[in-house]
Amino acid sequence: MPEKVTIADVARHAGVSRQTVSNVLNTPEVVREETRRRVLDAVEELGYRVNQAARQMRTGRSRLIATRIEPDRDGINGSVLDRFLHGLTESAARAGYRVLLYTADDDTAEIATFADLLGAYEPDAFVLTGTHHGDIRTSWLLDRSMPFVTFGRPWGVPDGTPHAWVDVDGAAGTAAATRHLLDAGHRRIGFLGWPAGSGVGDDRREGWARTLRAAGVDPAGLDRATSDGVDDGEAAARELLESGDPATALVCVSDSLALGALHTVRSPGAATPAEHRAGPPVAVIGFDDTPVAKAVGITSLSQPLAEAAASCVTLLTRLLDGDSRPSGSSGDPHPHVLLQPSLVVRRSG
Amino acid sequence: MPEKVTIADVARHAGVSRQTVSNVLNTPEVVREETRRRVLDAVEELGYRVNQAARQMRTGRSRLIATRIEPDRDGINGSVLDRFLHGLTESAARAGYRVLLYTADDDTAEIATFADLLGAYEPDAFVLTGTHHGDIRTSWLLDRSMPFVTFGRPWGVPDGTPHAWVDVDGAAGTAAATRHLLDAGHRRIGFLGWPAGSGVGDDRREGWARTLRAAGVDPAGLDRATSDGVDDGEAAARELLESGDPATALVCVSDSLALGALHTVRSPGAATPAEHRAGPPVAVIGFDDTPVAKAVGITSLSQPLAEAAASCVTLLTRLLDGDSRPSGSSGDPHPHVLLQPSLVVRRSG
DNA sequence: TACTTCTCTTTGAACGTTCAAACCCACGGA
DNA sequence: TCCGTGGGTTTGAACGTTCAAAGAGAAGTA
Repeated sequence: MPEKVTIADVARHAGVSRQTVSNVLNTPEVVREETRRRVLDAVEELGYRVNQAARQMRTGRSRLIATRIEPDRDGINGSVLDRFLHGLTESAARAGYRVLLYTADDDTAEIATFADLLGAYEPDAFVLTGTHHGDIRTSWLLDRSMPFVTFGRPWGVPDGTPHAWVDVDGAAGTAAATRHLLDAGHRRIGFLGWPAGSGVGDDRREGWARTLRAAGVDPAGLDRATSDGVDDGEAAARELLESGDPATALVCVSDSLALGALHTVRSPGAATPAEHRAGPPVAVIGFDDTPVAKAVGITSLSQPLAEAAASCVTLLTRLLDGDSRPSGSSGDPHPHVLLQPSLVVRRSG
Repeated sequence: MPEKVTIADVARHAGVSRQTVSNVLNTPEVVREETRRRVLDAVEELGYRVNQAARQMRTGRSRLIATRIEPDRDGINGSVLDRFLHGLTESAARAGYRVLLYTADDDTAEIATFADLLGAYEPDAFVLTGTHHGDIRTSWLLDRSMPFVTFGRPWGVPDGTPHAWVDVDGAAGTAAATRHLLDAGHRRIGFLGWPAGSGVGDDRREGWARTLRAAGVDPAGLDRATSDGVDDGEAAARELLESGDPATALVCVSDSLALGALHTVRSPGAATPAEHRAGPPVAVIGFDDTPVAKAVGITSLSQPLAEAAASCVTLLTRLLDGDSRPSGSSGDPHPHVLLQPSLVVRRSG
């Protein structure tokens, strides 16, 4: 049990009042140089640290940022959010905040957790991940004008910026991947994606389609939509590679699907018709640059996750420490950051 | 800004005093049935939630568990701690605790963070990961009799249980792997490990050596120690496979090394002398059952991470909610839990 | 001298909860 | 009738901090 040092101890030790100590720590400019030094020495000597709970009681600020930790579904894509979380913890610490974790199985459960946390721990802000069409979490928080930032843009909103967000430009990523394949001489470049309706998935598909069209290739018939499993990717890839006019390269919406595609490509079975197997191997590009992609040698798009996390914290501190005008005030759009992914080229493409 | 409901609001609404409301929530048995019901109705109706900061001020308990989130080094093994963290968050929530994150680059920095957190947020307990010989973090916490549990046993301590811990039996894991290979007819089973001195690494090596000896095979010369990189694993595996009397199977201390070993095994180059390449493929078994192992098809040892996390929380609540006798009291050893890993068999072995 | 201004510091109160002690009241026994 | 007992409830104080306002001096002005 560490001996508790309070602000009163420091005050007594430095021969000043409580409030002067508080001022030295919070608004040093109002304290005379010599007094300040004396107080700081006392702080140092006694090892004083401000008690958050007491401060929170008075100021209503907890210096806590709450965010969700997700169960890793297939274990491949989970690593993306974990890396983000690590960056978030580091950036938050630098800004004087700590990260509080919670779990929730779906949006409704997450909102219940919001209410729970707000009543009990009163986090200053939330960081949401995995935004999607008709996201009820953001509207709930907006209704209560709780500060928050999403990692993932608000999909399907006409305005575009109903709240602060940070995201990685998925379309630019798949566009870069497609361009890379075009440069390598490929023309029939397929796309393995998720079913339409997912903001992230549609965005990434669009980057591929746009780039193909710009190169004079009609993307029609060259894409397949499937759920995000390795086996699904394998099956969908087979379809594209066995069609009458088969694809010679595949851009995938995730590393899971890319891994599946690679199984199809590398399997010595009857996947690709004999007449095509003589040619160069089918190229495969994934998304997220997960450890699996690295291990297997899949070319993939790397998201700047540490940077994304840092941006989230920057936006948050601006929201929290900045002017406290009502966040719904018209005129200024909410700040947002769109980062660029980078292509990591490996054996697969 | 959610309207704040305080205990006084509930009291007024139910026509009782503050303290009675507090009693209903904390020690319901002292309140008359009818009063209790009335208060609970008021709580429900107003959506009251106890304010942690205020409670903490009075009781000194924050209901916060602090733990470290690590940067994923090579991205492969990182996933283990991430899965553990997820389980910890869930189990903690069930027990009424929240998880607070921090980062630290080394033990010294972590201790500094301990001091920081204890002064500011006053977490009720810490969960430490990655214990090792001469771990200064545990002694620091013990000196201050701060409650904590480690995931990883206290290595190199004569007593064995200077504090509560949870761990997975690595030696039993490698023993099972070795037995599995013996059953498959292998005799010359090599081990790819970390340099001696690492508790975890030595333990896992011991399980392999012990099992080989029990089967009448001398492990001498069959093991290699290297740092935990894929390339390191590849090189070390090559040594074992190119020796005069080459190994026909490899048990690896981690999936990173196993992946490296697999590269050597599968590479069609001059890795293995020609006379041996005709035989059955060299078997490889990893440790941790990471997503990479799954993706590549490496047989590996799976740690029950959710269970380990749950055990940590169980031990912690026992420490925190249980009797508060000085934890150093002699007589009763500290509680600990040793879980068994399970072998997940895949193509590689 | 007396009054104003300015800089720096101190004092009281409040945040929302729980502990410790006091209070109230019905009941049973002398 | 009076007192002790005990269940159920209330009251005052305290946790450690910061806000708002008041106070203490010194310096400047009339």
